[in-house]
Amino acid sequence: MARGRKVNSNGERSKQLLREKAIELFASNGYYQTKISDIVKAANVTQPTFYLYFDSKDSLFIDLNEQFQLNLFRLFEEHPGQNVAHFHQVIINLLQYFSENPLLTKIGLYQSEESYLVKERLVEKFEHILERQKQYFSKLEQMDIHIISQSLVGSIERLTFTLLLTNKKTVDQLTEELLSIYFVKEELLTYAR
Amino acid sequence: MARGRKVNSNGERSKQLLREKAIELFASNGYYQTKISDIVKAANVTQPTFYLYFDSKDSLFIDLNEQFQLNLFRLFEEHPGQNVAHFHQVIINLLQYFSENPLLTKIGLYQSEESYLVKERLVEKFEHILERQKQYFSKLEQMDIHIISQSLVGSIERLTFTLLLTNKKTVDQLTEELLSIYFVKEELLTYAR
Amino acid sequence: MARGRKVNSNGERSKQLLREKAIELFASNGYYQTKISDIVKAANVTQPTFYLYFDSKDSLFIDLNEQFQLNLFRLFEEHPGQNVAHFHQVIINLLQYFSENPLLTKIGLYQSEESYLVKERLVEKFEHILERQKQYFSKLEQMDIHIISQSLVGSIERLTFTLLLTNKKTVDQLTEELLSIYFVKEELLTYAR
Amino acid sequence: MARGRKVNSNGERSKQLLREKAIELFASNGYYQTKISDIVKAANVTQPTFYLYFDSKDSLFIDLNEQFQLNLFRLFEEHPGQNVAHFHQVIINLLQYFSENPLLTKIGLYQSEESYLVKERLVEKFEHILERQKQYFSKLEQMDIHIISQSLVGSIERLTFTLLLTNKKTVDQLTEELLSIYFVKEELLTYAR
DNA sequence: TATGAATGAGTATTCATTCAT
DNA sequence: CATGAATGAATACTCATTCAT
Repeated sequence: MARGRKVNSNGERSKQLLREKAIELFASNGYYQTKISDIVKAANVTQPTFYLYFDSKDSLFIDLNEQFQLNLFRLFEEHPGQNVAHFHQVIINLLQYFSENPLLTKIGLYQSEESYLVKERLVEKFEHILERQKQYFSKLEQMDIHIISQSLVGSIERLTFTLLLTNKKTVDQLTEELLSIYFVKEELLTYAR
Repeated sequence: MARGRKVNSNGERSKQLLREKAIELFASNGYYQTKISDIVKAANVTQPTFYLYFDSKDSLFIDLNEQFQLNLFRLFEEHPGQNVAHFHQVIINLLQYFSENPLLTKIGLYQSEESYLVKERLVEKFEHILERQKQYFSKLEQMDIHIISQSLVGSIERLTFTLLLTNKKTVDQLTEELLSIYFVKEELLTYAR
Repeated sequence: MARGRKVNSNGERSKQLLREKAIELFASNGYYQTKISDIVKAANVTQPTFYLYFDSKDSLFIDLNEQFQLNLFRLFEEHPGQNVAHFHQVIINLLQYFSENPLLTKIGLYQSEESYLVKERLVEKFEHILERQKQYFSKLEQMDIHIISQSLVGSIERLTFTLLLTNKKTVDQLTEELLSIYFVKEELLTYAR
Repeated sequence: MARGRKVNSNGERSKQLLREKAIELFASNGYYQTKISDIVKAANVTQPTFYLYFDSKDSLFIDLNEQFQLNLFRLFEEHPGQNVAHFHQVIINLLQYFSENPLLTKIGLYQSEESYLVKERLVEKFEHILERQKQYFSKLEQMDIHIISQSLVGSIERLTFTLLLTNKKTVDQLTEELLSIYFVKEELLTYAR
């Protein structure tokens, strides 16, 4: 009945491990079907250890989501040049981010109950971008920018989960396709440079 | 409350009521956060009454999903003319169906764990349709039909939840927008008649 | 939703049918694993019908046991001649009774929680008989009649369930064996006539 | 009562306590009338604690039965000398075992639904023993060994429950009686030395 | 830092029994 | 005589969380 600190144990490592295992399990099984007992089993520690580093199951989940959102929306802040290239670049950055954080993306964009807020914010971001670029695309003028943005977010979400995170398509391939769906290609080519 | 039969009680009515309340609760709170106790409270009966009509919480949920899917895929069987109008009509029928069954749609297309299978099947349906109509659209020839279908399903899902089920847009408005996003409008108008 | 009396239905018949099905089910599955719902299903009536004829599950079970016991102990009252033949005859009657009422025997001698009382009474009966016949058997004189009676009842119970009710042996065969176990055969033969 | 670990608590002790209380309750009330809530109340712990140590009510019951059977049939393996003394010794060992484990015996030989299997195996064991000892007893030659074994097991069961476990007779007394019932005493005495 | 041990509060499900028709 | 419909009271089992060491 040995108790107390494991030899070779290390707080940060345990916390990180728990976090990783939690991400894996939340991503593949969802919030409700992931038990604390599953997480600690995967991390090879006991349940009280979990509470040493996280306040609760819920707070950990919220943490993960915040991390996902923070990094996600940072992508929209970094580009000063507000032209067509911006839009192109944003898509690439987005897909790149999803591709590099597949599990967190699954959680933050799909499993979480507040993922719908994330997507609402994404829609707003795209609205701003499209609004500014209206001038370049005859197509946009005739259409409701809000609807286009919503549709675009739907497309991105779906392509991400079915083709990007499954490694069936690359970031570049999907970006290309998205642009050709949402914009007349020739125009795009013209202005994108 | 005394035991036994209620005055004026009727089995079919009780079952229907339970079903409706279950749909409402599953749609707004999700599977795991909807308790049998919530459902029966909403229907003003006791827990054993639930089991009089349904085998389990799970089997009821599965039932609802099957009903949703059955009616959904029936929409794809009814149109003999395989031209552009078909595509147009399918989108209208789909949105119409979602619009008429908002809660079941939320369950079957979003809450359910097998909603991803439904969407996969939708993608396949669209692939078939687009494949047949390839000839009419120069745009289609250059693009991957699978990706377009995926994107389309993503768009439909998102527009449905954010604009259709919230009554912000009509079926016709969204159909129009979807067509103009996924097809060059002029071509469409030409061939659609 | 037809309700009320079935055509061709008959109270006595329903009651008898319920009783029979209950006996079958109690005998094979035991009291706790036999549900009222099982009984009525087997009898092809509804649950309230059960309560039309019996007060409760428990009271029916008690009834069955009382019937079993009544007929059982009647077997001990009918024989005026108090000699060795009496003993022989009692065994035969007992086994005969068990053999003719296999299901009720299973219930009353095995499933019931008060079966131990039945067996206690059987032991007493045998004690009386053996007490009176002590004189004829040298073997008996040296032994504790109570223990012999207990042992005899144990033997009878076991042989009944494993060999009589399974039709592997006849009443006569088992009687013969029991007598030869519990009495020296030659003596028996001598006095039994 | 506060949550978490009790002062001075010890897992093995709790488990053992639950086991003991379960044995007591199963033995006196039977499987179906023993509720988990009864067991934990008797052990002064809460329900989740029960599941900390046992998988389910059923699995605990099965465990107890297996323990009973394991120790029981071990009694038959230990005697190399295959003569009359063996038989004598087996009876003594058996009764000794029952006498030392009265509650477990009640469960394993009476309450359990698979107790009939245990008794079947006991019958087989006795058949083997008697088969080998046939030569010594003229009585055995004329009789069906299977029936004798069945009868013997019935006798043992009954004497155990009514006289041994109630402390009315000792192991030795009952062994003596059983031998004198099932064998002609003089012969026995002759060969047993 | 970490564990062994325990629990409060649910949570789905079952069953005998009863009332209204 | 019989049924359709309903319920009170359990009952086994689960899970996030916490205390003592």
